[in-house]
Amino acid sequence: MKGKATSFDIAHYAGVSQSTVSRALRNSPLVNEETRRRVHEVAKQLNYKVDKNASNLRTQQSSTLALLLFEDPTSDESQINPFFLAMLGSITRACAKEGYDLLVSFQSSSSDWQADYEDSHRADGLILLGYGDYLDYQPKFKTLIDQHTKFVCWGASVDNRPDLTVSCDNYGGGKLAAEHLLATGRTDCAFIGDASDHSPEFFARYQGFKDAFLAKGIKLNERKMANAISTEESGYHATRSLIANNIRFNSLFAASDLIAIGAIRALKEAKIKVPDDVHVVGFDNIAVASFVNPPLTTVQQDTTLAGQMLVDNLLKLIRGEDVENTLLPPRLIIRGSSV
Amino acid sequence: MKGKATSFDIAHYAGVSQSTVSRALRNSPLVNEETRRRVHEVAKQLNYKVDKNASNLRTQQSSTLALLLFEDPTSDESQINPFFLAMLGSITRACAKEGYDLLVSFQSSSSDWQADYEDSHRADGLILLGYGDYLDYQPKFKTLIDQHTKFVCWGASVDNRPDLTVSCDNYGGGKLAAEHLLATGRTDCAFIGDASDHSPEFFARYQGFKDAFLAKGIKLNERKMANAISTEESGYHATRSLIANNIRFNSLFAASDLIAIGAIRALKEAKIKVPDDVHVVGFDNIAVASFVNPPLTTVQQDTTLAGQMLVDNLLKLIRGEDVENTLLPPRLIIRGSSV
DNA sequence: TGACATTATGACACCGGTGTCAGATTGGGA
DNA sequence: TCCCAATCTGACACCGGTGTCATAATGTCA
Repeated sequence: MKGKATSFDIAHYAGVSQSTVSRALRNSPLVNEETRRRVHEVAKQLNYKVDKNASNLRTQQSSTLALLLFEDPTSDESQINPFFLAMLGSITRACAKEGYDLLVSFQSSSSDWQADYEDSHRADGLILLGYGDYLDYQPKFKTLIDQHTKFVCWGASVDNRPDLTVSCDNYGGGKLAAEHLLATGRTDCAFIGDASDHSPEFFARYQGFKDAFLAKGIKLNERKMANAISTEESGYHATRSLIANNIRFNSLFAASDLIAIGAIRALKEAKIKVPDDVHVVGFDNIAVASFVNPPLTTVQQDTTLAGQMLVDNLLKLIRGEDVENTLLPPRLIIRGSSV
Repeated sequence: MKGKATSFDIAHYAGVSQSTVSRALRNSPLVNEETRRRVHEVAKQLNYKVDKNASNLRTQQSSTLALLLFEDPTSDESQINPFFLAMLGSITRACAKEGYDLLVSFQSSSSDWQADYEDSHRADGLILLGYGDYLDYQPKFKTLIDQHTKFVCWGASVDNRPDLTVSCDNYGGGKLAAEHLLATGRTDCAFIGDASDHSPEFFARYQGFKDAFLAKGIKLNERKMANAISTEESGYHATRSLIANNIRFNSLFAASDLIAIGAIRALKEAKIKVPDDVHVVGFDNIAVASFVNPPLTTVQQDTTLAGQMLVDNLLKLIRGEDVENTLLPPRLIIRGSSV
């Protein structure tokens, strides 16, 4: 036998027609139990596998989803945000569970999307994964929707955004962080992140945080805020600049764990003790969080559930079922950085 | 226009035959410059994308590679080894650079491989990625080779292994670690990992390490070794058991960074200071390594280059070119854990 | 002007499955 | 014995491209 076996080969050896082979292999009720067994038998012997290209071409679907990862444009090539990697893991698993394959692709710039996965019938739908700043992509979204492309996004569901999203309750998560710091009596709090609406997720976290303080009659000091994107470096520099400006605080809320880790480095460098002098709370609960010194208190996003929901919602969308934006509950993980 | 445009639609609007459209879009020199432009024009207007399924079916190739990630069976579902995630990132990028798509799949058990990606024409080749213990898979490898499946493996190239591998020079890396510890005068060394040949990569690291000590006339004490798989937990417990058995040492080489991080936790817990009392060296240089306290001295594997080489070699294999096993040079990164 | 090479195009089979339809076979009831 | 439904199977068109072959149109040179 040279080359790969086709359904005609099976048909030949099983003594039936090719049509019957096709039906038998997909366990159609139309085919006799006995023939079905024989066909399966032969198929196994010849190590036959259905040619997905032929099958997809005929059925016009691919049993494949595509994951587009939008990287923080400023982040280092080699360092991918661990939070997304965790998401990738859970998405992969969720896909496998549903019998779908997953195509992965990194999108480095907003200009050259490879979103033609769906157009070219490579994938039945898209999952878009990126931190915050989706705004640049709005026009692209319009195009996707105009073309009836099926896709779901991870991240804050901004008002008027026409797409389907799955996200963590960032606002509620910010509140959790605030309430924890309030409970430990550390009310003089700094915030490192991005409180502009440029980064909707960070913004929501900040809002929830701020509101929880307000509910206790405490107004956050605007001067005790510094902008950072989600990298260790950025968190380090932002915190350093606060310290350099002689700004004092006894607690710090970082919009992401990476930022928090950078902040802790800056604090240590300035001989400010964590948690004795400053309590630190992060967001995400990436794997590293429990290894840093001191272990980082953080707001966990359930990546396993998130991946599952992204896939589930996308599949519903593909099947034409009703789907709504999904908000996942965050959970506070208390560790050594806030005693 | 209902549904997606096909090449026949383009043909209709451009006033040429479908054959010509196909040629024009692939920039065949056979088609007149003027017609080529017109066809491209119409295609763009109709937002036409070649149907990959049809194209792949006809050409019998997919411009797609599949990445099979073999997880440490004992490791936690949600925590994927960060080293592999880094590899995944670089492999994805390397694929994109070569114009290939990447299918990602996690293999949880040795029994139910989804290696039929190639059989089913979903992928032109496979990349297998896993820590060490490939031995269980040997029979599967035979099958793959018998079927002429194109694949490359990451990891130690064991003798008599018939497959193509790309790996780090683990032996050389172990030597680097040893020489560093010798240079700092810490010759009473413990090893945490797996020095059996069950885990070929760890084994090679240990061999290199041991030989470097032997070269200085120092024989490692077998009692100062503990087995561990590549997780923080495992490293922690292995180290704890050494300490509990009252085994003393002034330096420690861990077969991976995760193990090293767990080891440091165990040491700290026993009030043993790193690096004052014990110097610690890890292996991999995962992203976390620089964040832990103290920052971890480690042997770096160049994941960017590794990903590129895996993809390059696989593509060569697919094109039928000559390829040889590739060994990548490791690099010592000195940080605070060994002063 | 005729012979022939060059260039550009269309017709058509083909990749390997899936879905539809028609036909063969069997069994049961009248 | 005849009719009809139920069950099973095969023939065939089709999905949307790609590659081959034939042919038309144009140009070149003797």
